[in-house]
Amino acid sequence: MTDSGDLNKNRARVLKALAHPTRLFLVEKLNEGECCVCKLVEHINADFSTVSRHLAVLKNAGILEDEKRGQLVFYRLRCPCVLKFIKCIEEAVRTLKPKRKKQAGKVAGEE
Amino acid sequence: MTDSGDLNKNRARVLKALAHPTRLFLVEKLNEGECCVCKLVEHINADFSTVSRHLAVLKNAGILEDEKRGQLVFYRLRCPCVLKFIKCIEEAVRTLKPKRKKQAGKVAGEE
DNA sequence: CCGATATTTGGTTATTATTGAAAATAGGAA
DNA sequence: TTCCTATTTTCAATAATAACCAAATATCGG
Repeated sequence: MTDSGDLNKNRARVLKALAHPTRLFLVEKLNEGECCVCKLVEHINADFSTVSRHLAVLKNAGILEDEKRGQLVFYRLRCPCVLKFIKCIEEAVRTLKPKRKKQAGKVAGEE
Repeated sequence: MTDSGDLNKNRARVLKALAHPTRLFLVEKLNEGECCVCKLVEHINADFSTVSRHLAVLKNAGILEDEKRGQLVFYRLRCPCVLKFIKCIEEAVRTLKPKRKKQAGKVAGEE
């Protein structure tokens, strides 16, 4: 990359944070409004700690922010643009029906 | 995830394919028009094989398609929506300035 | 202070990603 | 055919992710 290196690094950072089914689910859920971790966990078939870590990833990417009130920690989207962003993904996914010979799911180094 | 599991898996698949600086660079470049691998390699500080693999990842995700003409292989975007998609990322990145690890306190209007 | 609840963190393990070098493949040229 | 040239694939090593469980932390209520 001769130019726009940092730019793409930043882009990639945000994309990477979102590139997980559970994290997308969390973002979707939080788009409805802030929510505490225990409530989120109810909807996800995974360990409490796992959910907590996913939330941390999104927070570190700048997508979420958290606030502790009492014993609960509430997470919320830091900006509504993320939703628009997801909509874009949606369109892309719809349009990019991979014409696959075998599989289109692997990202690298497949068998 | 009780619902929308597959949907988010598909979303995540596309996001994951894009979540790499080099691959974003390739998508950007190809938005200007189709290009053969050797030309792309010139702009990227990486091994030929590395670039080829990144292109394969994007192709498997349905984002690119390729066509061999002579000894050259040309890659191109499969749909223009990807560019719009990148624009969305751009907006998100601009808005979501990631917080630092340590955030002593919130200063109003901190930018 | 003590116990209960909510959340994060550390340890461990398994899986997946990334890369350069080298080997394999494919098509054009000599 | 044999040699190039462009590209892909394999190999081997390393790094990064993701998941679970258990332990640590923090806060509330008594």
